[in-house]
Amino acid sequence: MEEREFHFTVTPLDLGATLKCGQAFRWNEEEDGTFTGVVSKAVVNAAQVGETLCIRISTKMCTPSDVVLTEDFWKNYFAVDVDYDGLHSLYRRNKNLGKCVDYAPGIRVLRQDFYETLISFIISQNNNITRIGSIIKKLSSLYGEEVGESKCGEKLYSFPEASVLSKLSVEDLAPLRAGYRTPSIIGGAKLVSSVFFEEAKLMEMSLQDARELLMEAKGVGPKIADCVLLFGLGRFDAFPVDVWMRRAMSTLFPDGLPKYVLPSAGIAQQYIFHYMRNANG
DNA sequence: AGCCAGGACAAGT
DNA sequence: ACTTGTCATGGC
Repeated sequence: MEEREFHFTVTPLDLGATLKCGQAFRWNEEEDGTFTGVVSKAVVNAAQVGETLCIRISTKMCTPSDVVLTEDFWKNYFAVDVDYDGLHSLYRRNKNLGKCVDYAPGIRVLRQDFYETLISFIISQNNNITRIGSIIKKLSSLYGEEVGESKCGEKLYSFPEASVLSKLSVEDLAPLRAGYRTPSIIGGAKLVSSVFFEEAKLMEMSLQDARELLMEAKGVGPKIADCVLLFGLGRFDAFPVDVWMRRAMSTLFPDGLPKYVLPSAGIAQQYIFHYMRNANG
C-alpha cells in the first residue's frame, strides 16, 4: 500500500466544475465536497481549499516508482503549468467569449490518459454524460482490477487494459448496455494495442493528420477525434464541436472564433460548452 | 409518452 | 460537398 499527498497553488481553479464539465467521467463527488477518482491504478482524492489543490493518492496496485505517485504527474494532469490568467485576458478581447469565460473561469482542461479517453468518448457518441459515466463504471468493474474504495466504501476499479479489452467479444460487453457503440469500443482497444500504433506519433503530426488517423477507427468521427486529441493528448488546438457547440457557434460566434483563440481553441471550447449547458439563456 | 443526449455513418440529393 | 434517416439505450 503506497500513499502520497501533494499540494499545489492553482489559480484560477474550480475543481468541481473542472471534474464535472464532461471532459472526465471517473471522478465522483463525496459527501464532504471532495472528489474521488481512479487514475491509472490508483485511487485519488482531490480537494480544493481556496487556491490550494490537495491530492491524496492511495494504491495497492502500483510499484513505489509508478509515475502516478509523482508530483510531476499531477502537475501535468491538472495543467498547473498552463497560464490560464493569460488565456483569459486574451479571450476577453471578444465580448461573447469573455462572457463564457467569466461564467466559470476556474475550469481547466485536464491532461488525461489517451487510451482511456479514446474509449470513453467512443462511448459518448449520441449519449448523455450521466450514462457515459455509468457505462464506464460498469466496464471497469467487469474487466478492470479492484484498486481500492471510495470514502463511502464503494469498491473502485481501474480502467481495463487495452490488451484485455481488445480480446473481448460484443457478448462479453453486453452487460454494459452500450448499444451500437459496443463494437467500436473493442475496435478502439484493438487500435491502441496494435503493434503498429504509436501514441507519440500523434503528438508530432499536424492536427488534421492526427484527426484523420483517429477517424480510421470505427465509431470515431471528427467530434470524438477532437475530444481525444484535446482531453487525451493535450492538443489544446483541437476544437470539438457537438450539438451544444453548434448552437453556440450560430448564436454567439456567427463569424467563427477570433484567430488569436485558435491555438488554444479547445480550452476556449470548454468555457463555451459549459456556458451553453448551464447558463440559462 | 416523448424528447434528448459531448455522433457516426450510409444513402440520398 | 451538404442534408437526412437510422442506430441502442436510458435519463429526464
